Amino acid sequence: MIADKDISLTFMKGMEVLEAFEHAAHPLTIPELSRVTGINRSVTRRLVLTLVQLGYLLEANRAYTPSPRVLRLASGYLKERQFGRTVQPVMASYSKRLGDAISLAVRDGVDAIYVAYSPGDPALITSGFNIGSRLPLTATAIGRVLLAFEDPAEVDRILAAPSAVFTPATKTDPAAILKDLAEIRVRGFAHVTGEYEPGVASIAVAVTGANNIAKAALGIVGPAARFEKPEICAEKAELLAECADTLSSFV
Amino acid sequence: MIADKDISLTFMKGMEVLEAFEHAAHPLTIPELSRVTGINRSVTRRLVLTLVQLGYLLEANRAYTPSPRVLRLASGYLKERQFGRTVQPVMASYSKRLGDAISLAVRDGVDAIYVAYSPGDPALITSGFNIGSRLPLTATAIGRVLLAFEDPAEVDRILAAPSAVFTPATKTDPAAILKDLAEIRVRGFAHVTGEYEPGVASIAVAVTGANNIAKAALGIVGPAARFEKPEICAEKAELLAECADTLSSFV
DNA sequence: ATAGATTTGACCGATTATCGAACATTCGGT
DNA sequence: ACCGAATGTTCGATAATCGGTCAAATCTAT
Repeated sequence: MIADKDISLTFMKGMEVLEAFEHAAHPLTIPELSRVTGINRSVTRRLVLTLVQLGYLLEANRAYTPSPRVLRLASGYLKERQFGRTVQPVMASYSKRLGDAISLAVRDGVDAIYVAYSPGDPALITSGFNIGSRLPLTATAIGRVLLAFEDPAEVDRILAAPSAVFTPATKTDPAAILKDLAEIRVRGFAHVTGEYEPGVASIAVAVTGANNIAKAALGIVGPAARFEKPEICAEKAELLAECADTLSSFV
Repeated sequence: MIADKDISLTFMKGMEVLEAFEHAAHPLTIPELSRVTGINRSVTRRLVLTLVQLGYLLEANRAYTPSPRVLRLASGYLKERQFGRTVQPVMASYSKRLGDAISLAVRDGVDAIYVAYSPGDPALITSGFNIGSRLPLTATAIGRVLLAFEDPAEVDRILAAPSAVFTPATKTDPAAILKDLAEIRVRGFAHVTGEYEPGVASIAVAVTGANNIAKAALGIVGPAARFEKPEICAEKAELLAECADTLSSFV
């Protein structure tokens, strides 16, 4: 446990300010940031100016936007795991064979977070997710797979929290989800239809490590019609599993 | 100008600690971080524990690694610019037509920083660069293009700093580089061979915005032999330029 | 296995950076 | 041009931070 004494409050607030840009669709002003974060206006200003000075934020007309420098912070994670050199090529090869765009995600608290993406056929519409984008663990195939191969106690804790509802099809009953997780473990892949976005289906498999715990999940997304036939799903899942197997030594 | 009074020193130090992981190839201990950043050990410990508490760092055996949560910080930038929805599909389509992996980079101080990547033929070796990776502006085609379409005063400032030497072919004389920049403006694309890595060549074009200033650069990289024939280069550059033109309305 | 040297972890009083209320300024509407 | 509201900036009190110091753990050589 980390004691209160060992936490730097100023730094924490600063990170809160930087995090506020995660969901911002437009440049934010200091008063806006102050309201969003709940931090005093003067303090917010101080922190924002610090971020500008460091080059993480750009000022335009009293509003602030993240600069490309924020990507540096991500590169430490991506580089250590050797994503560019090892993971991307493998994913590219399989996305070509599948004809679908493949996404790689890991668990970050109660969310799945995208860590790599390999586009498939350029003619197909892309999902619009970026590296760093977050998805709910409960309502997507990628998330379900991460849950299915997670420590059961941890799963219970996650499912205990009230889950969001995105579409009429969204499963919310913990018992129903647990049943699905058991099925996923048997079948080897998750197949979720329309629980996050109506008409959109996804298939995912786990990239497992030691103890059969999911280190990551590999998934494809598309219009529900594409993944209707069970034999198509099984076939795609098998290729995904092969890809996951190759990745398991890296991720 | 930002006054000293408006800078939060604690926050600045905290970011320095987080930045230290950018080039780390392995988990870092608190004393290591303290040495790298030059920040007092006790203070470093405080800041590291804060980052652990916030979920940005993971502890294993007294050493710390960035967690996937750091990607969240990047997603604000990527999402605002709509990379997932608009930029990736365009790049994917052109990388398929070119048969080369395309990279998109923007300027961040004296570096070019990768913001998007679209793999080409999976059989080809990939460069190993990630989103957030940095390259020197002076020794790569992508960097030269960014310089060629940058404010001249800014270019002078950048070239005034002593530039690093990477290979025997690396150009360091500002005059020689300025001459190349002028050529790039006339020709419309940059072609740099072996100045960053021996035997590796790159071609790049600018994604220009208002005032003919580069907003970004689009480039391909490969073994020098691949880009020897001028007509091949011109052909590839033309396709890249077409891609850049499509992107110019987004980026 | 032991002792010494070195590295790493933790504490706590002095100091100084931070906080936020109060004041100044700018903006927008009439 | 005036007024009210929203935003930007200042500055002294205060509480959080800093870093010297000591304790614990780890490593090295015999």
